[in-house]
Amino acid sequence: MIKDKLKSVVETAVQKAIAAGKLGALSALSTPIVIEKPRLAEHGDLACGVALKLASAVRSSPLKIAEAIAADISVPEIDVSRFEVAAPGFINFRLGTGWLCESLKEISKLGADFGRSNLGAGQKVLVEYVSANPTGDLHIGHGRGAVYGSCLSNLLAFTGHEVEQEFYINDTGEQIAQLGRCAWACYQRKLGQTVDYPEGGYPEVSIVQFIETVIGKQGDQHLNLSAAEGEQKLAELTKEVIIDWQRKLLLQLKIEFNCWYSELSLHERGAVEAVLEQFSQRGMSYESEGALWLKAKELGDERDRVLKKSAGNTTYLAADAAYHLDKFKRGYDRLITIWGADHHGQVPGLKAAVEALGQDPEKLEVILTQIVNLQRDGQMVRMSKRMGTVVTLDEVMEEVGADAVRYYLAESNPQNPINFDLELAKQTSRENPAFYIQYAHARCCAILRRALEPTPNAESGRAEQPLLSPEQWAEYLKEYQSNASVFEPLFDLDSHVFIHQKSLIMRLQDFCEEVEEAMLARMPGRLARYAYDVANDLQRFYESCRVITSEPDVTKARLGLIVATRQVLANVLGIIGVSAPERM
RNA sequence: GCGCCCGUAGCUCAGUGGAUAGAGCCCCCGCCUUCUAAGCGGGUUGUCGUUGGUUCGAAUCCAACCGGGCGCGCCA
Repeated sequence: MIKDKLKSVVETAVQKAIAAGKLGALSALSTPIVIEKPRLAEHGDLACGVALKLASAVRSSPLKIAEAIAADISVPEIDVSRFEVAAPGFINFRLGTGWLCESLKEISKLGADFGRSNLGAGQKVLVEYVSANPTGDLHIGHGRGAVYGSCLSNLLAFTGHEVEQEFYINDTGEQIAQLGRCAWACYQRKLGQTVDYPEGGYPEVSIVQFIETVIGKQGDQHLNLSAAEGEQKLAELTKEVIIDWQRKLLLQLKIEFNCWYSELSLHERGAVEAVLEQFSQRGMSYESEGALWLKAKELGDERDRVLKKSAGNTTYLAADAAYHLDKFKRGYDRLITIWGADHHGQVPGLKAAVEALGQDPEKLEVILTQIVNLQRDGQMVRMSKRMGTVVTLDEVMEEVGADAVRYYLAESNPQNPINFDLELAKQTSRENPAFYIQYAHARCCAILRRALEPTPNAESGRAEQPLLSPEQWAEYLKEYQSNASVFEPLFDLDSHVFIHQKSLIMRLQDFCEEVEEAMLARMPGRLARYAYDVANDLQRFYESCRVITSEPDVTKARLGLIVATRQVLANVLGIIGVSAPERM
């Protein structure tokens, strides 16, 4: 990559300058060399600010240092057409077309693997997310966690990690008992019985569709059960229906888990009791007021936490400790747990529990996602669970489509609350980035079709022969991958056109770096915005420059650029899980 | 009261210690004989919540304060 190359060029120059005693008392490079893209075009294509960072160590002005370094820089003209020192001490480089062509060749060669890295090679990561209770609908907040977790997983996989995705099902305990009471009542009512619906439970509107499914499958055969048996039976049946429904809904969002991990299974095989025993053996728990407590305060929590209540049942924390211990034992190098921000109070407790069990809490990364406000035309959509006016995730998907849901939920940073505008998400214009990016991909496809498929003549109406035969096209594709100079004719002498051509290619080349940065920052949303930038650069190129021209070499080179652009768009859309349509 | 997150253009938001803080929307002006105008170009818009500190350099790091959200249970 050109940045790496320039970095080592500058590094060599600095070493030379040091050896020649031009950098005062400095004996070794004290700061990493960073090559960055200047904001302003007049500052060149790439720049290095190392002289500014060295100023205090060298005890000289950044400008003089930059000049000393620049005097020792040597680069082939094919890489850099020129470079200069600018105040207050930057060294600015202008790229030659050779490197731009080299980038396009690289993209063509790597194809779907362009941008992939091995940063995470050998790292096994478990990403746990969604983990909604199987007691009703999913809402847009679950959707956010789901999309974020999925994008992050894709991104980790794309950067070489071995990724597994897991959904933790809270399929036991008080919320399931409550589901049982509501489901049993709803079941009886649907089958013509007059019974009261439990007060303060899950709203009937939110579970009735699942009860209908249960009745559809099993009819009224459970109607004669006692209340206790009925509640248990209906809890079991409804839970399964809901889990199945959640699975199908998430699948529509292109989210598929390697494992749906049952909390109940932890209890059934004694893992929760076992973990309590471990706390005790390690001297990390004690009894007080009839309950069993974790010494969480010793490990950074604000106070101790109850593991087992005086009533004899275990807390959520106890099961979570058992679950996370199981994760550690399964041998992952890193555990990522994604929770809604309303659970942030539990993070120190979980970390303490993990540490108390002798595991490294540093390996456990808890990422919190903030709330999603639903809007319509800029107006807040008011929701109340009690009033039954909650807009569910499936309703949003129904209205705006899975791609728009994914894009908007993927685009933001998880720690920021977001406004999701239903009307905006449906728009088919530039205002809607999801649409705009897909449109750019479709436009690339349209140009390629134009060159490769017969098109009807505007005047005669007869189909004209395509510009290129399949054989010629196959030959072109081979050349794109093997010969960088095939791209050289694409550039225009007119600097207004050239700027757009260069911007697009440099943007495509940026993908690798964007991927790595997004992964390290755990912000897949950056790639969504990057995709928008690619789309924008493509549009500008398209407006200023024709791809299919009367000159075969130029056409060949520009078709190569379109293929590369389409490829990068497809790769980035793949990570954020938005489809890349060929026509719109 | 304590803890976590947030505060950047009229609105929605980017901005990982570097050059003159950016994009979209909104508003105004241009542009369709030409590969998708579902578009493009140009113009206007700022006490980066406030005050201090660190630094050659701060929207970015530190401290205090102000404003908003969330959490502080033997609930899940």
